[in-house]
Amino acid sequence: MARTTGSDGGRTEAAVREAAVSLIARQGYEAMSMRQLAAEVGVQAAALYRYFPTKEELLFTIMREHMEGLGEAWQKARPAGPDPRERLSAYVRNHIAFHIKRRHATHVSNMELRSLSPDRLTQILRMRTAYEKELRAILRDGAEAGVFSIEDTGLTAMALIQMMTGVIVWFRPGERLSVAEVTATYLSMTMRLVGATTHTGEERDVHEHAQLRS
Amino acid sequence: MARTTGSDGGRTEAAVREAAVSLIARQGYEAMSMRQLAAEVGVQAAALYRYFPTKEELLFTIMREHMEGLGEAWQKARPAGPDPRERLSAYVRNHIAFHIKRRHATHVSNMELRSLSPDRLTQILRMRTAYEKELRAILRDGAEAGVFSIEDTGLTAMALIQMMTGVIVWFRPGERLSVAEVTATYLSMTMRLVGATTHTGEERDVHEHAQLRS
DNA sequence: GAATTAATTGAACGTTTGTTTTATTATGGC
DNA sequence: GCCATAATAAAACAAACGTTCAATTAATTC
Repeated sequence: MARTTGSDGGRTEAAVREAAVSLIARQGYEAMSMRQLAAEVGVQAAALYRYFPTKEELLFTIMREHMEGLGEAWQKARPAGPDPRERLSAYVRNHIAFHIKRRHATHVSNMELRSLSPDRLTQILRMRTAYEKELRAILRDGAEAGVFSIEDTGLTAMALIQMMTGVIVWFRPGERLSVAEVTATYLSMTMRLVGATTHTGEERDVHEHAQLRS
Repeated sequence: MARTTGSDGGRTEAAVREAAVSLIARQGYEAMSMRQLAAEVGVQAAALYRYFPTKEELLFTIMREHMEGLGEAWQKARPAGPDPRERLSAYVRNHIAFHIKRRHATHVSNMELRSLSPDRLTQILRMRTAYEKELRAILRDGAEAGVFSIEDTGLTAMALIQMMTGVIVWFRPGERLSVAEVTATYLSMTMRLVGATTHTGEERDVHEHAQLRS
């Protein structure tokens, strides 16, 4: 009927966040009811409104923090040097690692954009654009330096991001491939796709790799 | 209060289908109400149930016909010859053309799978798997023939499909690039990604293209 | 032109939705 | 041990949901 023994605002809010990410990722934002979310947390629906004023605000919070996390992860992973190949390599590694680790939140951030109000949508898209801009800059620098061979920077950036983010659709930890194997293969596919020169040689050629699997 | 002048079952059903594809693509299946759909068609909600017994059956019909259409389009576009490069090229061309032409239906088929009942989901996934299997076969044949250089066939197939299907996320007809330009660029990115040998030469090398845009 | 069938309306059904309000209890500081 | 406040329950709200039903009219058949 009222406050329960051992209740703690901080813990409850964290539990709500986690449960919401999982539920929205699996069923979709519209399909998840506040009562269902509350039940998952082990609380009454009304209690949720102590932490999030509306359902949409909850969705927005999840998305904003995911995008912020992605940006911060890249800031930490970004190499100091100017070599476009190293920078691209770091970008791919970071992107795949982050998206596999935060699979559910990524799903939410990519699939539920249409449930945001226009101004909140704009905020999230702005963050996404800033992140993608980093990749375009790397591709442009590499093309100008002659280490990449790229027809259209914007189009290549989109293709790479779709390809890398797509990992979360089929990748399941503990199945056929490890994160390291997937990352290695995606890295070599990326380097070929942008026509990267090898580090040592002078001629433009593809990265050659042993045929590991068929 | 009853049948309206000029009403025709065939026309109404088609109108419902089209309006549903557009509405679901823009707002999502759960967010679209039957009343809203009916209003878009210019009819009362009850009239919809003459053509589709439930909301989910409507969704399933849209998805099934989209997947059937994709399969049929590929059967028509598939080349007779055995050359893996030609077959891959045809696959890419067909995939991009079909997905750009049926952008909304593709969106629905990719995003609303979780709203299907388990057995309907299985049916759709079976169709999708069959279509993707064709790509894997091309890649495997190419790798065995030595015209492609591929680390992992399954992983490469998924990467390519994610990359190509991603076109519908950002492509808008009449903007910077034409369908032909986009297709050409994606074709060359694909050929590099699989390490395709050039048609004429003997050496393994990347397709070289003039730098059209930055 | 009567009989039949096809197409649709309008009203209603019971549920469920997001959210608000009010009351009640546990906790932490003094 | 009291007091303020943080955390929750329980009940209620109006609105919207998918769907059903009976009535009604247009088109078709003969």
